[in-house]
Amino acid sequence: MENIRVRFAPSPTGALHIGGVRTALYNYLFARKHGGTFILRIEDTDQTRYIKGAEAYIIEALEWCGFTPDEGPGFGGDYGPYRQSERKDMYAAFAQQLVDNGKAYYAFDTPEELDAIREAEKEKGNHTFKYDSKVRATLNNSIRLSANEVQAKLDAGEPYTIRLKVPENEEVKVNDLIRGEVIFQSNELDDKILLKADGMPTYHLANIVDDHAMKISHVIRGEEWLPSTAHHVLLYQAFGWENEMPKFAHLPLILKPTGKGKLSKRDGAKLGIPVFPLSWDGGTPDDSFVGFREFGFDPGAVRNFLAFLGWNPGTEQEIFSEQELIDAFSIEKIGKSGARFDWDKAQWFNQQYIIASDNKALVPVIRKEIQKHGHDASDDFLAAFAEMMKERVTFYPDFWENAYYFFEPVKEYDPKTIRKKWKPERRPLFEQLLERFDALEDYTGENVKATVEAFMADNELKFGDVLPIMRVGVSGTMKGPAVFDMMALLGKEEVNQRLRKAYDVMDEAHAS
RNA sequence: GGCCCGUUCGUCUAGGGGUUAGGACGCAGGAUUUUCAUUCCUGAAACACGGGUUCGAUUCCCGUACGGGCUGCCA
Repeated sequence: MENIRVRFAPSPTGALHIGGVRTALYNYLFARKHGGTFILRIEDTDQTRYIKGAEAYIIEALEWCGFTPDEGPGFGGDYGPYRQSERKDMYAAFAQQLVDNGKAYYAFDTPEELDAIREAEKEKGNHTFKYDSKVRATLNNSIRLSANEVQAKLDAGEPYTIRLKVPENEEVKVNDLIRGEVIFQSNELDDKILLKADGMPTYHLANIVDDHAMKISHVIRGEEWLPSTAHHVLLYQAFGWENEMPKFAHLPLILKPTGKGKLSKRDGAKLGIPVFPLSWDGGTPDDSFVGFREFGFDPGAVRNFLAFLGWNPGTEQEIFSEQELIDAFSIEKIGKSGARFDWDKAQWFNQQYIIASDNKALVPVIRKEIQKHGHDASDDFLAAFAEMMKERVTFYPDFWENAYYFFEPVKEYDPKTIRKKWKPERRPLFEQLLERFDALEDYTGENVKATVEAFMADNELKFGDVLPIMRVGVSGTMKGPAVFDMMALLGKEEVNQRLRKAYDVMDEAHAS
């Protein structure tokens, strides 16, 4: 294959949606797979929608996911600048070139005038007004106006846009790597604005100019762009670049978990699940969201989950490392239909990633979680803790939520267990057990177990009589790791102290 | 409304003219585990509908329905 150069080209208008992250992922995987270049280009041509901080968010999100651009703002590269606002001047020149060639024209219609026409058409019960070859000769533009009139307007500084003059009666063929050949009738296409009155290009112009200038080989983007790709093809032809036109691949959309339509930020809020990679604070409750990162996801799990939303390797393997994803990825395997965002599956992926994590790797993430609650512990303690708990959590915060008692006193004792398992008359026996523990020199899980077994044999008790007491006494709950391991990690002094207190609590519970 | 794209278990999907239509998540049951979780086993669960083409269509073609996208001086 030729030099593979792909770009991810988001608009800094807010938090990067998870669908955008998937688009970035596919671009990234494709580039890596073919030894190509992954480029980040910021499409900030709409100053009215520009949001400060959005670009930084996008970059942080990409890096968290592991998709560091090879070229882009702040990443270097020979085809910069990579922010469209910084490329403003070149777009006007290209638009002008099209006007000079007769491929585009000046249009002096104001937004208000156009709105009025749309409104009038609507009242007449007609379909939406389209600025196209059928009507352009009747509008306020250089098609209808004489050269002198146009020049006069230009000289007078009247604001204008430049529109693409879509040819009549042509078939425009788009070859899509995922959908095959898609044919549009040029008569159905409107004369898209290329250059806005403020001198900024629209997406359509900037996109083509930049993709060409940056030698983009493949455009991998969301399906919402498929209809306008016809215009883009026309633009490549108008510039005489048709032989250097990139190949297109339009990705299926990510749909809502339930109900109709594509996934939106509202879905996250409604269901209490993240739909953004990172948390975002837009200043208002309506524009603030939790991210996958803050929710406690492993970025590898997010990557893996996203990769499978619309793509499948064709094998039965589901868990893929980044390298495996790169090796297995191919555009041909991308599906055609929209994929529903599956929260259950996302959770499963995360759980699998945590289980497969190295205990040492988990130490810093667990430390972060318990520090949120004002605690800390040694690396060794945390590694042992990780080993016991990693099969019992779904998200990172669960390490605290499900096992806080490793770090602070038990808050609540499971009443059901107390009721069923605690026999006040056995209190002396259980006191005696504490003495046996005290006598233990090497307080390991095995030794604790042997001690308990001996205790049971001597007193004709069964596991079911003793272990629930130990478990609830130490952790307060009937859920958790193997008791003996837990006890060994906590240590003799701590355990005995906890048990003594628990005996009192349980006696009290029975008394009342 | 117009244009474009799509449609296999509830969900993500594999498959492809003749298959017991496969896997995963979730769900149900069971085994292991003193608990919980993990793990393992089993089960229920799908080719949208109607016409063609064909000896034979879930698979190819057309239509319908349904879903989705676009239809901005937004991207």
